Amino acid sequence: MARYNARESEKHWQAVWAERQCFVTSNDSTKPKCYVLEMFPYPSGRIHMGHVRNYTMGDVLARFRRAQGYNVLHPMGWDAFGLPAENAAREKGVNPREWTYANIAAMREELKRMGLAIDWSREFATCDPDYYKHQQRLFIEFYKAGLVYRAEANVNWDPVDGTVLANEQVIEGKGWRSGAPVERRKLSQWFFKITDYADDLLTALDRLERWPEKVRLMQKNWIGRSEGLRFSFDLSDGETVDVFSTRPDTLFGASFVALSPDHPLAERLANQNERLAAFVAECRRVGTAEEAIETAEKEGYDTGLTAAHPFDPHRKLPVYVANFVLMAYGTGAIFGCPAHDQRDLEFARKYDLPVLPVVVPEDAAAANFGIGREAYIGPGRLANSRFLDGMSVEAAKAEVARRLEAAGKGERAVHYRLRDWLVSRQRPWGCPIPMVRCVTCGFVPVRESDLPVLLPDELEFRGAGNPLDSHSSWKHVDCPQCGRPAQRETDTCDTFVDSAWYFARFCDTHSEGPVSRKAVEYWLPVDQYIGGIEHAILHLLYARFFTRGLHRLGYTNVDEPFAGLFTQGMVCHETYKGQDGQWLAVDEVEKRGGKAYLKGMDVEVTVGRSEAMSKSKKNGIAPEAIIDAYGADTIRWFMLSDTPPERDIEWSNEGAEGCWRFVQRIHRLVTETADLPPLGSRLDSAEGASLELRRSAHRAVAAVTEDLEALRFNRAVAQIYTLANAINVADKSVPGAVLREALEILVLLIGPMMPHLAETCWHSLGHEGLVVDAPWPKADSDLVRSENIRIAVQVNGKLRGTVDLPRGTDKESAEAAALSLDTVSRALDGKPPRRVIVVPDRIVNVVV
RNA sequence: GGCCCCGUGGCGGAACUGGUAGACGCAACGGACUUAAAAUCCGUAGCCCCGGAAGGGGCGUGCCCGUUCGAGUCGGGCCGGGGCCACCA
Repeated sequence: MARYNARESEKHWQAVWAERQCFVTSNDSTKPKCYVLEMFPYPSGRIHMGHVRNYTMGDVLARFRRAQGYNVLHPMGWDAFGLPAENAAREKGVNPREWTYANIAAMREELKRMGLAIDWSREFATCDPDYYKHQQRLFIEFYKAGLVYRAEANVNWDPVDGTVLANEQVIEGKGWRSGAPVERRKLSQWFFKITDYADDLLTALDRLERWPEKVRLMQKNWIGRSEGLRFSFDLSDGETVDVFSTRPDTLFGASFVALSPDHPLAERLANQNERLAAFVAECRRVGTAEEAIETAEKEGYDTGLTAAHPFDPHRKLPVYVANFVLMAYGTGAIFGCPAHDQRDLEFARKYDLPVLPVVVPEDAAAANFGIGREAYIGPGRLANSRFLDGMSVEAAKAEVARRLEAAGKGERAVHYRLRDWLVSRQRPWGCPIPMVRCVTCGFVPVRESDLPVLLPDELEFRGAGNPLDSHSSWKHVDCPQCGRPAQRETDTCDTFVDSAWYFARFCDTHSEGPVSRKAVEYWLPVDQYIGGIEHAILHLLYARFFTRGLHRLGYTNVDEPFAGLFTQGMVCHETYKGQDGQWLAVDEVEKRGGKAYLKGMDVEVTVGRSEAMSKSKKNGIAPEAIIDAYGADTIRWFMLSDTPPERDIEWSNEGAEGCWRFVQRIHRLVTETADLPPLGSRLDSAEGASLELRRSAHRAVAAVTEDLEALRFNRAVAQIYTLANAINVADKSVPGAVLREALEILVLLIGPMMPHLAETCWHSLGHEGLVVDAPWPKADSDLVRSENIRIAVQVNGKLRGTVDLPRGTDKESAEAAALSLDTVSRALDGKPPRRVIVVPDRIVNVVV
């Protein structure tokens, strides 16, 4: 019999599925719905192993749900705006649009070769005018609803990518794409008012039960809620300054007030004081880079002003401008209580300010409780604090708040770390922000009838700056309000805006409006979203915000876009470095006798640790090459095998070979089994080997179903191997009908994972229809539960043997059976058992 | 610095709410088939000790302690690895 020809088979079945439109999904169905979505790719031009893993998992789930009788939506699109297209344009002189669409065409073919059960009729790219015109409309609607505003702010400027970035896109002080240290610039930019939903985005996390705990925690920390008191100090110059504190209980321990260098008062003072101006400039220069923060010493500049203590106006606190106070958090000003805050302590030690403990641990006497190098932040009783003395921290917080509120000097407040989402990008390959700047009218939205604001066909990438800005005609338009000459906004949207609502567009890609209310009511939320953990905050937070915005505008009835989230691990491989310290590609290296050498040479190569496949480390394996060699089913099976899906997986050629052998083995098992009875033959009551085979098959159905429901693909794979091992074609005692049942179950179970092989085998078993149309098999519960159970017998907790007993054997009989074992009596050594623990159907433990 | 996660054979990993640790796969080894190789099939395999063998015994889930008839699983303390955030008042 011929070996399985994956290339031909896969091509054939892909054509059959396409021709019969198997995966085109209707929005009108009586079946229960299931929306399965994987994070859509950036069209770089090539799929990589990460895509293969991600899309395989989603595809298995989509096919599995489909077989279970769901109406499944499983679409695909392209996150197509972004800098790589601009870089290609600059380097190769191509048009970014043409480059992008060519990449999409190439990647679509590669994805199709994977045999994904995708409804390609819903495909779109975010750079399609038909998509971004809706986004422009949404931008204007968000603007009118008060969810978009323009403001001047200190923003993160990425000097390499030549654009500003949102807070979420600055990782360790560096731009998320370029890795360049970001600079601070004061610019006027567009913001989405995500902070409107700070509280809701936080509290709703608790209800996202099918999200990984880790992601919820990361979002929680990012939103960063803190409760405290905002109150004001009267200054010696007659002004006041607002501060925020989560520890108002420590107010009597205050020894200074500190302003952020960016605080308006600090800036005003700096205007009249050169040395202060120099200090402020120095603080800004050092910036927020990680190393800078770690090593930066607390520095301050004494403004000469003093602040009156709110409860003791005679007590005057010096007012500093300090480098460690952030304008972006709270009010940009603090009171310093060195005894109970480490930063304040360091600052106080440096400038020789008083350190007065006001919270004393329960077990220490107030008189001899001192502060050394460590601030005390634990619980205790208030001391040195007049009317607060003796109170707990919590009671003192409440009392301070009560008194300051009563005096009209302050109020309880909640602050968030989360900042509004800065979406302006000074880049040409993005969705144009549909606003016009008019000298008389200010910023005015583009009229709806003038949408979309299309990008110009040609863009000049010479020189610095945004080509949309330097374009000869593009930005010149008349003001939509007064008709006088005006200028377009030349900034485009952050590409994370594009991906913040694409899942809603998939529900109905022909909708006249941005999204169809009816379609999203049917499909949203996404039942299972799958993607990388790297979007734990960025994309997933933006999408949650955007969905709330859509809800406010009446487009949806849900707040949460993704009911279930799964974050898959990365695909890793060893790294190699040559003697010059440069990275070497995997195909430049060969292994001989446990060592790595340059291919065909005697030059040894350094083997580095296994890391996520990446271009820069050259440790990637091209999926194309693997599909060429073994076919899509093999690479899919590899991605599902062995490693739990949330963990990083190590690519290995041996593993891939093993998968390929299994593909062949299944094919042999099915096609080389002669004289099976016809379809639908009756199964007579089985016993012996054939009963065991029936049991194995039905147990596999039960186990694989359970594992796929829980996305435990690696366990499902192991169950399938176990079933394949149990099928012994040569055993003539097993009737053909039993063998047929086992083989059919095997084929149906591999269906979602190795769909092409399954179709070939299904056909070979005599079926006219397709596996994709066959219902998921049902396990016979009588066959899943066995009559006899092997029970462990222990003496003093140590295993001494096993007994096979009928299910449900009573304690007495189980005990008797256990005690009759030779190994048990030997272990007892003539001593009578003191106690016998019997857990029915589980274990017998004899205690002496 | 704060918060969180993870330590099981040579490797990836399995073990339901405490109940036979190592399923399944990879790699390895022995054998069969073959002129040979590939492919395939059968078999072995946590570690150590006793025995010619059949077999028997001990130790084992990072380390220590505890709870329990019984701990990979629960609690406490260490050690090691990883992640996220990071001067957040």
